[in-house]
Amino acid sequence: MKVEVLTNNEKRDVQQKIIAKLRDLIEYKNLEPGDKLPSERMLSEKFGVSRSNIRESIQKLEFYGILYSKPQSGTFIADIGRVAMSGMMEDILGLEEPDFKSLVETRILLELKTVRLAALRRTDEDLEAMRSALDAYKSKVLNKEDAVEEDLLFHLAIAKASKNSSMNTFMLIITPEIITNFEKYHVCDSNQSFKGIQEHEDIFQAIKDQDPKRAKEMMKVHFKVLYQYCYHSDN
Amino acid sequence: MKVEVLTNNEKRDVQQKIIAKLRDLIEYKNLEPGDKLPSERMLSEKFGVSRSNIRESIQKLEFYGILYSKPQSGTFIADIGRVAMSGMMEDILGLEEPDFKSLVETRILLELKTVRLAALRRTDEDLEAMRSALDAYKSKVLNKEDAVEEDLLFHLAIAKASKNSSMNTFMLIITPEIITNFEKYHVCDSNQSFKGIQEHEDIFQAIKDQDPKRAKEMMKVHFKVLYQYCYHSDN
DNA sequence: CAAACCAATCTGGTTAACCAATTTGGTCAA
DNA sequence: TTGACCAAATTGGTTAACCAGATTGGTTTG
Repeated sequence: MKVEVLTNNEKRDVQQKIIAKLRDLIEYKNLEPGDKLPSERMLSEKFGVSRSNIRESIQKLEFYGILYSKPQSGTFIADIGRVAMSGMMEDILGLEEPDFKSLVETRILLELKTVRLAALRRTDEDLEAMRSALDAYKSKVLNKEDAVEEDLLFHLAIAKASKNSSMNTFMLIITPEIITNFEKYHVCDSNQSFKGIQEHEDIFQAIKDQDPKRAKEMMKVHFKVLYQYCYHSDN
Repeated sequence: MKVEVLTNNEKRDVQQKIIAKLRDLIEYKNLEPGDKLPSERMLSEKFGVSRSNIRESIQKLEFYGILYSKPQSGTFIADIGRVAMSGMMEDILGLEEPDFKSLVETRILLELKTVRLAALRRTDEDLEAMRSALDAYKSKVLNKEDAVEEDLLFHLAIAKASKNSSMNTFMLIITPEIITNFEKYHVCDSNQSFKGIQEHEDIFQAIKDQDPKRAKEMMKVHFKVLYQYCYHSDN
């Protein structure tokens, strides 16, 4: 068979088409939760694509909790009904890459919450981790070196201390893109970093004192420059 | 070579070990952003695992934005520094499956924001989509049928109208687990559903009127029963 | 007649072979 | 000396072959 090399975009297109076809198939065959999908081989033949493509698409839908695979058995519809599944697939197909504004908006939302939770739930170990991340950040800034990474690690330490696994994961997901865009748009200049030290210290102290209200307030101050990128009204 | 079939847990273990080894390798070789990783073949030999395992681990790290692959060229360290990368890998290794409380906490956080944004940014098309989702929900409830899916689709329509791709994606990610747990713990009983109709109508009306404050307030009312699962103080 | 058993078949997962684009090191001409 | 050029080796991506566990339908046995 002819082997083709696809660009990332073409690959995404193929996957979207397969997902759409799977949705149509499920609709057409009236497959319900627990029902078995046709085998990967059969699907690859039916859709005229390679089995790898089918497998990747199935894995994506597994990630979103719509399907699940049992080894040596088959791939099944998850325990959500047909209506929800069809709607979710539609949404997944309509998803687009997040723009910078979305990222910042989401980051602010997440961090104003994680910092409160961290103040409520932090252990002594969490405190130590934050302290050392903060110290690393300080020494970099005082040496006038770039400290974007250390900045970020401090914020991730807070997310970890929030004891909320979902938010922690989501923070990890958006973080690299935030960094990339920060560097691209030069969001952080050096005198900003000096101010950042005191702001970080304030946040740390509030978490240490287990004062969620102040922790959130300090985080808000820290994010003030970001608000210009994302007009944001207080809740 | 001997072929082994692994359980999902064992598979996750293998991946974690590979990621840990990759972190050690990057540390040891002092690889910096833009540097090339050894080839997949070499890594698979070095770590004593199959190339597929290596590929999956690399793809996971690509998902988190730590690595990127160029076809016919190699896999490279992304444009985040060594410190950040090492810290992020540590966090990824430490991630655990989110519990129900985390999910609910995150859902409430996300939805109180998406509903505000939807009120500010919704188009007429968004409004139509929400309307039809809401009607589907109503007719199910009035027929005394289970309407968890339709409920959910209404909320996803709101997320879509928020025009924030990140939050939309995150809502999609947590939704199936929320459903599963709802059904497991019987969070929604039937008389709850009747009350839900009016609450949904209120939310819809507020979004239609482009009144973000009321939209958020109505959503809060809607989530009142959820608060018992997740002691949640107002911000 | 029902339950236990068994072998053929089907399945997702795994490994190996293959492909074409990209690098790369060296060669040759200007 | 330098720049263009080319062929061989390397690479991630793709396809095909293979594996062992699960399913299934028929057969046998109590």
